[in-house]
Amino acid sequence: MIRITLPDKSVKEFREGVTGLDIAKSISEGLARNVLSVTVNGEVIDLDRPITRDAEIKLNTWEDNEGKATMWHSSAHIMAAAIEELYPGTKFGIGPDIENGFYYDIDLGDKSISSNDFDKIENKMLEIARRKEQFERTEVPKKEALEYYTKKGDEYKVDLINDLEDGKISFYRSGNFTDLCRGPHLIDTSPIKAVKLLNTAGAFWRGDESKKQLTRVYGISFPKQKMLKEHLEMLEEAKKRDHRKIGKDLELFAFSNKVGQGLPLWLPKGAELRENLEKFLKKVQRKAGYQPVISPHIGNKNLYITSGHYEKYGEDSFRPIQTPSEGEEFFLKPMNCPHHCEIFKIKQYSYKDLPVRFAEFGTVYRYEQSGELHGLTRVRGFTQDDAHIFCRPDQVKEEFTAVIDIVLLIFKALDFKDYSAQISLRDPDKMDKYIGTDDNWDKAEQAIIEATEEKGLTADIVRGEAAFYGPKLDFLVRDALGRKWQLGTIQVDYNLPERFELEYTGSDNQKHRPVMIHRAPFGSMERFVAVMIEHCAGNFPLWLTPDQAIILPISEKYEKYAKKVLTLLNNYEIRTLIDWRNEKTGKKIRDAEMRKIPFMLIVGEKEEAGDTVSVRKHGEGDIGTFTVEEFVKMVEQEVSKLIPES
RNA sequence: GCCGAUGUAGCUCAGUUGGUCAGAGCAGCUGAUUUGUAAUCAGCUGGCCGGGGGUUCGAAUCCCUCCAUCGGCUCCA
Repeated sequence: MIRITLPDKSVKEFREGVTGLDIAKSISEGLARNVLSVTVNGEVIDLDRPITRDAEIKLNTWEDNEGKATMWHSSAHIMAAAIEELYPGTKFGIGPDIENGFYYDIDLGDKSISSNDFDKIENKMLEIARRKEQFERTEVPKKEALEYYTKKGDEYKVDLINDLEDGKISFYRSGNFTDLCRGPHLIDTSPIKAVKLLNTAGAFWRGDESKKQLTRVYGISFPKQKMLKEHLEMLEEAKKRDHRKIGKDLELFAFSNKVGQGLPLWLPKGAELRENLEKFLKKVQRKAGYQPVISPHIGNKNLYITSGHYEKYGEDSFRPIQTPSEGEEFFLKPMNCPHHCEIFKIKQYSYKDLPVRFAEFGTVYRYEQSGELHGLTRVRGFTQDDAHIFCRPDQVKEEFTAVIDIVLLIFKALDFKDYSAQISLRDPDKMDKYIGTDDNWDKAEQAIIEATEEKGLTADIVRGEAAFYGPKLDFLVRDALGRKWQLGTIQVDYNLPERFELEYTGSDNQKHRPVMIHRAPFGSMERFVAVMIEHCAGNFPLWLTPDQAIILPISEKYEKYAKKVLTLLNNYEIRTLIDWRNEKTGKKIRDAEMRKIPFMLIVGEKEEAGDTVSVRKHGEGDIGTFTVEEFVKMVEQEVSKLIPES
């Protein structure tokens, strides 16, 4: 007998070789019907695989991520099976489950698949699901596995098997379809009741641009038809929050082909919003001891040769600008740091002067690949809320933690709760990618890890994601469609001070090298605003929103009074406008609601007589009549409540 | 950059297999109305159907090619 510990810590005894399904049956018929896979000592396995030792287990249903993953992984196999039936000769790459569904990378030879073919494939998949085909696991020696796929002519699978250790190669077969696969899978195909293919995309084999591009087909599946419907509705809802749509509706920003792709145009409302954010951060930074600096939009090529950016990105940048007579070359500024290094070099610093913190909303230009451009989140011209801290080595950790504080303050002020932090370190396998000495890298990586730990911040450590000149701590936030974007970033840099030969005089009267910290709490204004829009669906906090109030006169008779109210509110710096149109009040309210303006002030005969305004709050409705002074106080109170102490 | 899709008035979209197919709603303009908490009525102006080639008696519709957008891949100082 073996002892099985369930998640509630209860222990049951079973005969050796019991399966997950047996255990589920012993608990309840319902569970046995719904269970999809079983986690045994942390490893997810098939329900029909025997358990031979004492174990902690968890039975995974649709409610568990592991259960969903199992169903989606099996769905990927079914999709491959369907494609193999419909498009004989297709070669298969990899087909994993992902966060929301699954995909399979396939090579169709000279054929292609588009969304028009989805119906056909979906129907075939459902047909296979209904056949209730068993997933059968077999383990074979490496040699045999290689022979199978070599004979089949599937070079991708051969490639995969070559990287696997002998003795650990398993296959799964369902119906006529056999696939190299680690598993686990469903018992059979029948739990899959609804499938939907979502899109296709090109995907380079093994993520390598130099290798062949396969067709990736994305899909999702569910145990109930209703769930699919709900999922699709959810996707529709998410699309409504898309910053590109809201940005257009609310006239925040736009793009023009005549200006150029990836070059955002900030419209008056968007510029107001952005300026409010900038004002907020400037205030925070002033308190934190930052000094504003301003540098030009272009810089001499030599500047970037010194910084190392030229070597790394010179060929992938916008072409240099040349002076007409001398032919001297200038680049559009892709980074602010070299400029700030030169600012640091203007004067001599004592160890007592450090840290020195230079801040600039610096607009930079980078040639991003055309396929990468995306609304405001990925553009070719953007403004970083950049700053560089030059400090002594013994100040690094303290400065780093102070920056973390600023980032967290901003997230709090904007009610960003759902963010994650990531520490990016060198890739130990590609050390030649980086500039700078190993010793400096080690020190920098250590400083980041320690500062993060001391702030009690949980951060994933990812190797290989560091910038070429130093490691970093990034803050990531998801957009409406679940895509992750990097916002704030803090980077320790021992390299640029070397390259620019930055110095300060120590207490020993010797020259010492400062350490640089690059930091941008918003990251870029463009991306930050994009993510903000999606977070609040365009309903910005009162202190940020471009228009805080709109006056709606009942008719043209009250124009004079409306103007009087406007003047009063403007004096109190409440951003207010008037809807002058000759429309009915209902229409004006509807339009103001759709423009997401927080307060609508209705003025008519009653209000004029009593020097009041009738206040309607966006999304809530009529909240009563107030004197203008009372309204001002209410707004001021709400604004001060929303901006945290900095 | 690569794979696939899309591109019709300022916006959102109709336009059957190429033959009055250049349309609708909203917005805008003009007029009437003087309006009380999510759309007042009427009239009018908007488009070389993304650009350029081609096939055809005839192209928004078919083909080629650029450009842009969308979904991914790769990249992201």
